[in-house]
Amino acid sequence: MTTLSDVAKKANVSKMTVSRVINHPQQVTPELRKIVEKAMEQLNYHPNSVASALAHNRTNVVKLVILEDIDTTEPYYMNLLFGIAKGLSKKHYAIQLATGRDVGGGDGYIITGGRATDAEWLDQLDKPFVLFGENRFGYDFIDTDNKLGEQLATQYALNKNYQSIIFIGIDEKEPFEYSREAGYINTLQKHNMIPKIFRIQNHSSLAEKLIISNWKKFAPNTCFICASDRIAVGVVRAIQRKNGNIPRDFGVIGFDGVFLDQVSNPKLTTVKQNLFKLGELLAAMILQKIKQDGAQQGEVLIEPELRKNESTRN
Amino acid sequence: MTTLSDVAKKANVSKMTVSRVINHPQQVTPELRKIVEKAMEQLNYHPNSVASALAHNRTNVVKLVILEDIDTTEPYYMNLLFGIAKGLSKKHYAIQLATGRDVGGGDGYIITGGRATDAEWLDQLDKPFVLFGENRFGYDFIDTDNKLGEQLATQYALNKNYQSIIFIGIDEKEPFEYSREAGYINTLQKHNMIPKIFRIQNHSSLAEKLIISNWKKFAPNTCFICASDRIAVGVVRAIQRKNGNIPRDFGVIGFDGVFLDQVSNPKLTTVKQNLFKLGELLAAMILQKIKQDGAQQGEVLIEPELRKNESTRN
DNA sequence: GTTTTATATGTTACCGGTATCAAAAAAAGA
DNA sequence: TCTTTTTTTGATACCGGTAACATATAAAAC
Repeated sequence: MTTLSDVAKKANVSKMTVSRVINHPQQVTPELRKIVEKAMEQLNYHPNSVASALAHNRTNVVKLVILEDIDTTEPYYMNLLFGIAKGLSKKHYAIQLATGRDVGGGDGYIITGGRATDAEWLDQLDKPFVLFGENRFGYDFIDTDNKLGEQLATQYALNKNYQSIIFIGIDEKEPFEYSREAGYINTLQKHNMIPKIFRIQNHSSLAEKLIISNWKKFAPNTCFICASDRIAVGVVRAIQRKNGNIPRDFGVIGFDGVFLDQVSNPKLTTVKQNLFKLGELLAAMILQKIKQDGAQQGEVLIEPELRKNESTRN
Repeated sequence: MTTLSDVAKKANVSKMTVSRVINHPQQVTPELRKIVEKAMEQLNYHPNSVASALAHNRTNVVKLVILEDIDTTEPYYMNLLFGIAKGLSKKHYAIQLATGRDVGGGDGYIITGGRATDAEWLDQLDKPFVLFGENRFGYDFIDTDNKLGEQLATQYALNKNYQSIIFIGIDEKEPFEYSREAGYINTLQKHNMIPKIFRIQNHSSLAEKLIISNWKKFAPNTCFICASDRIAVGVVRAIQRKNGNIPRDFGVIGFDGVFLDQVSNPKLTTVKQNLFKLGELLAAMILQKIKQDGAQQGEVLIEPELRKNESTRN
């Protein structure tokens, strides 16, 4: 491996000048810079990030802390993780995973699955962190625009002329759920329709049961806006068991667009979160925050995309 | 942060002695060792792995290289990844992900989704690597015991008195598939039954089509041994559409036991891979190989578990 | 009891960068 | 032209460990 010193020798300058060309180019005269850059090029120099990390008292590691139960959310995280990984490795950072609250090590944290009850734990963390997922405590976060997502879904159901539009939510008192419901409610009210919301835990079998046991309440020409693809899959199964026609008499729209929507039959119309991009942004945000010694980064909402498929008309 | 020097000072020894207590304890007399250990304890000393990495010309990073298309395998990897992450962080290693063949950086690679055609690429890698997944080229690997898995599945179907036992495989000429088929074939032949194998790409909708278009060939009292849960899900849907009774007249057994088996209805009987454990072992193996400067590590097969559920009798 | 050998600990230099300050060169002001 | 100020570059020490060699001490051999 070629080192700073090798480059310095080749360019007839000191190590510091080379280091400056890399990290503070404006502090070096253009002529010297050229020479040094050529030397780097010729020697195919790549900085040793470990040495740099040591000098900066860093680890070059970001911890991904997953607070919620992983079994219930598995496929969801892959794309997020890939995005994070990509974003981090651009800056020569690597990931460590933590599933519990026992963190330590690493230069900062990306935290997912945080609930309102985690606030006090978050407050006592001594490293910078950013959250994946809305929160109302002022912590920096990035999330899908949940409200917009369900607005798109609800509006689409209206456009497709479903008469009755029902929301099947996740039974959790968390911002993401409130936002999704708000998107649904707002859109209906804009059309002077009355919202109708059911809430269950996020399992397909519970959704299936719910729909079946309330089947008589659902006349044909109904569209179900579901707060997750899991729920949507359950709803689809229930409708099929009751011999309802999808998408003619019943529409189903999911939320997430991760894996399940494709495995389902009919394939789900769903609000697709761009989790890869979210991951990249999370990585960028935590790196920025580390560099800026913990400075506030704010909140970012990413537009989801309504992915039209076989579980709605047309 | 307390450093080696702090501990050394407190214990009235040199840095090297402290370093030895940590890395080569047998080179230090028990009395001194005690003193140093007490000092470390009192100062709550934790070695700085970055400094160590620099001294060893290491990065303390292992790359996870995923060669296959991630979209088709998503949920599958989460547990593997968690296992790997856990195994690595025990030794203060972190992960970087790579999805293509353009690797570089890191002390070694864990490679998944490798196919026979990747052999030449693997041969030109200049860092130690281990594979997740059987191969016949002599590369170190860890995998589920695929053959045993389908032996268990087939035997279970026999025990449940299904008369006809059919294998729906994945249409790939790869060792994992051959092993799964071998497990099925062996078990049937032991009972003087004739194997019957279909092969398709690993998609639920293709499985569904396959079963439906061959429906008349399948008399009641048939069990389908599927090479993946994806396929199993498609088979289940097909049977349901044909109004076949699961599990009374038709049994379905999947393979993987990751996520899909639980989301399905009925929940799938499946051969569950212990991917978390596989991941931990992969981590341990690559770390060992790095430490031993690339020495051969051999092959490891992990016993899967037949998870009995609603898609088979009883 | 002296020499040889083995064992235990310390000294030094180095891994590959970076911050800090000092020195030199260039630009500005008198 | 000679200071004074500003900009550019270099020398040094340090980040926190470790390997290799040197030295001191204890055990073994003669």
